[in-house]
Amino acid sequence: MDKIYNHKLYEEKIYELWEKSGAFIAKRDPKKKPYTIVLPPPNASGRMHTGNVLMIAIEDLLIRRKRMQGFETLWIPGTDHAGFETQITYERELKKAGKSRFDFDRNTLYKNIENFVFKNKNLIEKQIRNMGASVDWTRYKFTLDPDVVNTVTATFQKLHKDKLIYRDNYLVNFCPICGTTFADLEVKHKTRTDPLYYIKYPLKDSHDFIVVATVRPETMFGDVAISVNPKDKRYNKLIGKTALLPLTKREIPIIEDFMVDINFGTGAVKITPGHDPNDFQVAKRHNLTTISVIDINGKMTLPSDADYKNIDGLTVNKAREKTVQELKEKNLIENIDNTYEHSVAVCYKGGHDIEPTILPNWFVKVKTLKEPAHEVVKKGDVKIYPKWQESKYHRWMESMLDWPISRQVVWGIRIPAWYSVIENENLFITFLNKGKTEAGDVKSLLKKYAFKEIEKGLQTLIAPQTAKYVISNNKPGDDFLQETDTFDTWFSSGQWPLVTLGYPNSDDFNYFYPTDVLETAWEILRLWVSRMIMFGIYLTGKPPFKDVYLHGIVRALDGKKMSKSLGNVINPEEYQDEFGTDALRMGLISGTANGKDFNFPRDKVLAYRNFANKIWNIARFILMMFESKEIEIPFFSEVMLDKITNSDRDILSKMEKTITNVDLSLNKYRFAEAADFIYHFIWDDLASNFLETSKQRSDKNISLSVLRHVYLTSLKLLHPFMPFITEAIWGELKDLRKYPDELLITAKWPNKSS
RNA sequence: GGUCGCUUGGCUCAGUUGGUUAGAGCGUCUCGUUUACAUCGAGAAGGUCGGGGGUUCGAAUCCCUCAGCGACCACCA
Repeated sequence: MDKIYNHKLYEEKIYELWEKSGAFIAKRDPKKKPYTIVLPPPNASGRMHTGNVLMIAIEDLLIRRKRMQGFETLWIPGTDHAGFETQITYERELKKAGKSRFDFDRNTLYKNIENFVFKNKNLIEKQIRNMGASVDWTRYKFTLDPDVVNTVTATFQKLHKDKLIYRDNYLVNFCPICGTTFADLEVKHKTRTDPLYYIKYPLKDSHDFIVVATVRPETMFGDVAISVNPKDKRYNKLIGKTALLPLTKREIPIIEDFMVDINFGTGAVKITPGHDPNDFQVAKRHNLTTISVIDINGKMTLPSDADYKNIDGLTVNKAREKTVQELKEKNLIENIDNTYEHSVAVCYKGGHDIEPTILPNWFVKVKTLKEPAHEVVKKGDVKIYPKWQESKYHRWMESMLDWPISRQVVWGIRIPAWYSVIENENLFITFLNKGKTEAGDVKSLLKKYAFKEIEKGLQTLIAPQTAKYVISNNKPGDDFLQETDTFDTWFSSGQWPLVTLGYPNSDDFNYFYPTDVLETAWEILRLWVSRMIMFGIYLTGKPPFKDVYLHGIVRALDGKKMSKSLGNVINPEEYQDEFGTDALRMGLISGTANGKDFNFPRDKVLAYRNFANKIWNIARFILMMFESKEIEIPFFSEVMLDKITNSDRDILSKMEKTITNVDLSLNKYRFAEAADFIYHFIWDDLASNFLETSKQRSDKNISLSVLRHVYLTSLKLLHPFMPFITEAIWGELKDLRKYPDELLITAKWPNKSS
């Protein structure tokens, strides 16, 4: 053995050894109790980040301990297609090549992204191996595997049959730059200072004006009313009157609605239901129509009653300038407040402004799904650790609204809905024709092009809310086009514990479902965990797991959230390379004491690298002692207990105490605490104390037997935390063990009496 | 605005149901190469546990209050 533990000489070989031994592969032994974890799938085309490392470290710890305790353990690995994120990454590549997604038809684009992902996919798989994850690779799943797609679309059909799916026009959070909608949860808010325009709207049959304040004058072409608060005395007499919408020939009513804040602006609000969520609600309450003036490319589309057609087709920002300019010329701007600070909705990925847009959307009715899912956590059938995170779940369950599940992204599971072009003449279609995108309603397109051409070059399809559709996995007739939207990624990953186990009917499913623990970052409790519980109960009657353990987010060294723009992102591989996988894993585990967010624990990684070297050198010492002795050292089980000294008794009782403490802590998911117990037992009690005093002892046959016993037991305790080095030492001490061929990974977990 | 959390030695943090001189890692200082390990050993300095008040025989731990920080959610045109 070298003087210093060199992780690079061992890690790869040891992982191979484990894999070859078959220790990772679950057998479905009816005599054993199963213990199952499904790995939250990392992005297939991404790379390992610190959060992934922490996740793997914790789950591997849980699995390895249970394996040693004699459970039939199954840990299923997988990767996620990460629809939106991957498509954005791919489009960035396209941009470098001077292309964009509009240069491809949908099917070709999908194929290209697929190739791109498959080319990169082995990186993350390799990194999962490098982490030492004892996952069952024979059961590996990718979120777009054919059987996964089948199950997900079957669930959609079942929901549809159960009348839990509907389509509706809906004001969605649309990002014109990303080209897709975002769920409310995916929208962030940024404070910003923007000019607040006070615009005069003339009153009909009067020389008076009513003044409204807005930061978005360009949306005024979509105004359908002006609203004031019913309690606002200033405007009482105007309610029911009519205003003339400037720059158009439109007359709009002045209505009352409690949503209006009397103290903001002038107390009068323009109502633009096509482009503002609040106004959308107001319009619903007052049965007002909705006028959309911005299309999904973020360009203006003015209604026919608008003057100033030169604004038509402009981008939003250009249109705003022009509109203000026109209003100024007409002397309809009373004031501009340039100090107005407000928060704007931006998409969580690119930080682009969200353009609230009316689009027909697929929805899941959530009420009947969420109620039992709420119940199982309330009753404790599903327990959330740490406990204080639980209230987040309840609040979400109480406030969850119907779930819009369609996304305008190609890379994902395509919604299995089909529209007949004969029955739906007003399908809006874009398709690629000889390298150029053609757009229009299908009826007029069919006059110029054959159906086959349109079908082949199809890029996107927008079916009106009232469109007739058929839900089917296969094309239901010659004149049908398939929905081009895909499912929200959480719709499919919400079924992950089911699809990975071969739901609805497989030996694995019958044996391993429900799983035991779902371990993930608290960030996705609502996005993911809640959906899994909903689907699990809906499809099987049982929640998909018993415990939920939520770990904190690993922040950068400066205490801030890691972000590319701050340049503080930590690449775990650098630490893995320098200090070893064990030290990295152990450092992260001991950094996450109670599920709170924490800074990347650089010092702890260093400390555990030192610790690794410590236990390595204890092994060297033991080996040296055994080699220098001619006498036979009995195994501890054969040592006469009346021959042992107080020093022996002391270390043995401390060891038992440590085993108890570690078990108690781990049962409560208190990993850092458990790690601390082992660390101090090995370093202080065993190495500094017992080992040092044993150097002076003459009864080497006893002292060495105890030392060997306590040390090997310590290795077992430590193995789930630091699997590589413990297995490496276990191998080096082959000749000192009773069963030299035994691997540590499948050795028996210590209990107090052994 | 709502919710949750945080404030403990120079730094990063532990402290489970309140109970003897408040712990760790890193850092600092002094000394040290004897049968493993300088990624080490021996020793040391350093905290009125954010401020104030209360409950209690006893509070870092429970309650109230003030101040500061952070995260999430909601959101006014």
